[in-house]
Amino acid sequence: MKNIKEDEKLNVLNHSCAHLLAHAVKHLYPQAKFWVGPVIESGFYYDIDLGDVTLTEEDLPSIEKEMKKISKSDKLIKRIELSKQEALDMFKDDEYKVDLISRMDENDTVISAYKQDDFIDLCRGPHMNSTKAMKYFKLLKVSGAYWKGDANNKMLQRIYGICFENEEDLNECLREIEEAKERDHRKIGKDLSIFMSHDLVGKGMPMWLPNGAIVRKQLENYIYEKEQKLNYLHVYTPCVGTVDLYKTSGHWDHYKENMFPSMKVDTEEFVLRPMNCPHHMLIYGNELHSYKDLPIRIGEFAADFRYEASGAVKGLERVRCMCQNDAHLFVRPDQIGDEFKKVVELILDVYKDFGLNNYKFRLSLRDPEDKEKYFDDDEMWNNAENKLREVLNELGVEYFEAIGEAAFYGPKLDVEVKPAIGPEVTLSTCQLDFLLPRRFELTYVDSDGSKKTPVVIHRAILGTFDRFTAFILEETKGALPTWLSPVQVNIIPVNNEYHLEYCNEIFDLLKENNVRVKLDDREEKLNYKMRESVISKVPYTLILGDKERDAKTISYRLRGSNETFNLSIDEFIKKLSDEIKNKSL
RNA sequence: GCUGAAAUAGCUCAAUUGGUAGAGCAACUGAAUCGUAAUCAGUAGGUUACGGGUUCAAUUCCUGUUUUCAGCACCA
Repeated sequence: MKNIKEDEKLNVLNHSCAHLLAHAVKHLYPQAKFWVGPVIESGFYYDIDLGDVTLTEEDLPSIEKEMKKISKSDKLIKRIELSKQEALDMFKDDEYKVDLISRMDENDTVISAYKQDDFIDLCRGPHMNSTKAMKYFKLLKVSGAYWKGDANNKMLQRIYGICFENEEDLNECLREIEEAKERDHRKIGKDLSIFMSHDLVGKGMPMWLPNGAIVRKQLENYIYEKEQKLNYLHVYTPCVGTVDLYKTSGHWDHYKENMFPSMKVDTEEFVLRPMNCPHHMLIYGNELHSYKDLPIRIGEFAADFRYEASGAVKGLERVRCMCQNDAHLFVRPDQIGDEFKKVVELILDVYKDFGLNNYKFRLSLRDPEDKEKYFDDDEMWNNAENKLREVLNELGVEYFEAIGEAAFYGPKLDVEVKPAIGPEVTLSTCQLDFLLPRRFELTYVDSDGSKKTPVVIHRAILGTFDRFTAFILEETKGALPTWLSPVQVNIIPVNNEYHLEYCNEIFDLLKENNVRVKLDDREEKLNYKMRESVISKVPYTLILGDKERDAKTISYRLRGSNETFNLSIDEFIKKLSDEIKNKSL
């Protein structure tokens, strides 16, 4: 989809269209007061206070109609420049405008407004010259939005729309919006039986169906192998901990509102864990460690529970029960750079395997002006932040710095991936933590015999298996690479009576070679089975009949293609095994 | 959590202003045995998300709950 914000001309057009929208709303709802109407990545919106009136989608056509009317009447759009006092006088009855104006600096800002016929609105501009310019637009949705983006404020009504220079572009955009729905992992997840939800289990608690379980297991195996090679030590720990555990870690004080309430059992009080760090801290503390033993890398595929806001829950992407690809790396301060580097290298390696290239590294650092907000150890912070930068530069990774976005306990690196649809999502994360090891009084014995506190690196490469699966389903439109596909090969006999025996032979052979294979031996027509095979996005569909049986070959059709290929059995098994082993995309 | 919208068969959707719920696909049974995206016929399938109310009568109107969807806010 076109990024309207980056296209100057479309930007002005869309912003003018936001004014046209406001103009029309003012005609239909004279009590309307307007906040702001900016251009966004795809289109524009306007935040409006309509008093007691609540708009629904059904009201949009009549607003569009009024917009078209104003557009056709060809009103000139004129810029008016005002002093701050003039502006305040002009908009004195509109508390939203007064709020905007009073926060402007009159010395270096010329306050401007734009007037089109009987409508005038405060605006920096620029604008089109006439309302006639906005001809190809569409109002998309209406929703609530907090004034100034603050949940403590009143909720205004926001109308979203989009405007183009010609009809083709508009239709193209509307088509893309429709297509995006087809790509939604919730739809794919249903169509391909990846996961389900049930009211009786609860909101944000998806259940992985057999097909989804295969995908997840493959992802687990994949990252487990990588981590084994990097000397990670995997553990299993319980999904609950006592309240005291989280009091020790500090989560009880700082993260409680994101946790499920506690439950009392006998004399103990438990909570479902929102993360695994405390458990892993205890595992580290179970033994005495020498400086020679570090880094120690403790990994776990661990179910965590977070009390996400009900409105935030979404498919597999945002859930209340998730499984993290989690690990905690216990390092000496002098090892921060090396270990961090290994994590970033692993991230790059994994992204390459999945063919991801549209992502951004975001380095969240401390705000040096606001040291109160952060764990107090200047030397540690400076050393760590410099090391992180050094590593990113050394690896030639593009990144941007987010000053003031660091956690209380240390700087962090997030990777934001731009999916095929929708806004950027955070997949991987890597966070330094100076605090947690101290709270758990973790130590190692240094070369001089003294006890030192290790630094902890929290990291998740695939993030959570839930979100990663959602992401990969949308990226591939459900056509997962062969190594991840729930069913890799579907065998269709041309005729059950004559070809089933040969089909079974091939089926057994593929099974022996660890291929996830299905044999469709139903009494149905070939066309019928082929259609289902295509819809279910199986990578390889084998068609076996007289020809193949007599020549001891197989014919296959590759997903997404109408062509049929013929290979000997051995050739096919080799090709398939290689593809799976190499995790080809 | 907030502002709205929605929930009908396993799935996708119908049901005129309130009058006892229909179709396609899937399932099941039977016939057809077929070379690359839907063979034909029949059968079965529903306390219309759940609870309360209005009414002679509620899928339809009101109300509470749950879940889903679109945004907003949130996102260690």
